[in-house]
Amino acid sequence: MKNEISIPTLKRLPSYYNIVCNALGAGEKYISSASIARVLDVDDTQVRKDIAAIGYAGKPKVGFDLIKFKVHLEEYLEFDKKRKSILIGAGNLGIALSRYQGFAKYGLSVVAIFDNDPLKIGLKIADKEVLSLEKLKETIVENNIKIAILTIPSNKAQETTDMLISLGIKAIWNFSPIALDVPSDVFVQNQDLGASFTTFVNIASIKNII
Amino acid sequence: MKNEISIPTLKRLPSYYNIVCNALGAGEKYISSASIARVLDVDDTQVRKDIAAIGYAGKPKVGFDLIKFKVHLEEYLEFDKKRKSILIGAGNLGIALSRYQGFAKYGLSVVAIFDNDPLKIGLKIADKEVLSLEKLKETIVENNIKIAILTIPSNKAQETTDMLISLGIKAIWNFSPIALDVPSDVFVQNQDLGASFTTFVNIASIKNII
DNA sequence: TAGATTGTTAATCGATTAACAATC
DNA sequence: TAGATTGTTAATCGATTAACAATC
Repeated sequence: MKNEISIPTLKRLPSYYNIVCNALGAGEKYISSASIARVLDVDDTQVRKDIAAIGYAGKPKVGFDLIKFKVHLEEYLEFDKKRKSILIGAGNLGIALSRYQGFAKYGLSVVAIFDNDPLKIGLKIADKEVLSLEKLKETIVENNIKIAILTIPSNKAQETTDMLISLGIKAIWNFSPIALDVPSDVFVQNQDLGASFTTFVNIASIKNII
Repeated sequence: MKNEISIPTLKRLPSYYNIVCNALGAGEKYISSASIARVLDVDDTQVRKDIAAIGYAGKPKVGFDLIKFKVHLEEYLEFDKKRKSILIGAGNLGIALSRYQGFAKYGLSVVAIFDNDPLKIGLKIADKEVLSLEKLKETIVENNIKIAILTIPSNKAQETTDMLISLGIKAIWNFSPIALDVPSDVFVQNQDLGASFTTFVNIASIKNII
């Protein structure tokens, strides 16, 4: 069934999860689609459709049971499934992502950090040693890694990507501001923060806010 | 005219900009909508429509003049406009964002970093001293700041937001995984990286890739 | 029960894609 | 000129929203 969900719906699910966690933390038992919609500034019909799309049901007149809904979201999004990954590029952003504890609850587990700067190799970041790129192959193969997080400069991104793919990587979370050329059986999600900032200020500008 | 552009189009513009910069770096003079489309895996009609939407025109049979297109994008996206901002939360992510040089070309200028942890106050990050939140008011007022970057824990996010808004902040780039409650004349763009990771692995999973 | 809220079908809206004329 | 590529109208597609019946 999961392969029939729409991407826009999928992207809203983590927000629902955060709202559910907050409401539970505030001691509530049920939540209505209207109150979720109000927080996210979307239509309440859409909230109900999204929830229906992941196979969860509420109670007319009552709303959605927060505990059960939370568990359903965790199962649907597979938070309990360990997503072993490697991170390439021990720069400021790479270090920040490696250290961020908050990712663990979503299943993200960074098993190793790589860099080709001799000054960085050997450093300890979040209990993990920064490894030379020469260790890529054995790490990927031994741990059967399919996911890579790319936080390296643009000019190295494509060649590094080619290497990762040749070693079996199938999904790349790309923080470099460049479009990577990959075969159709590899998925890339771009996370260009400079682009996000540009969009941010321009939307604010369109709304005549800044 | 800018207020008539669609958000999906606006979000694609930074990608066009990156592609144009790369092509220029490779010594090319012109680029076709079809080649841009191929790189981004979108429809070439859409690329032409997007470019038309920002008021730029190509030459039939030739394509788009890279230098002129680059300048047009920079002007449209107002990269030359300094976007003075403050950053709240000198954690790993806040420090990484403060240090990242790449933002400058998009106009982002972090004029001050704030934290309420006495151990962090006084630290130097990217030539800027970490200030106590008590200095917020004078910094915002003196520099006429409208933009804030929020990299603090969720449990402090709403109260900090309320304070920022009371001091005149109008646009918030929110890295905390929480929906902020703000008045209608304030714009929030959420950048929850945990949510992004969840979406990333679930799309990869839908595509039967991992 | 009455009323509030869910669940779902139908209508709308807008983004994407197809078709093709315009043009250098 | 011929052909390639842009520019633009029309068609399609799918997401969002409206309306309302179902239900606890």
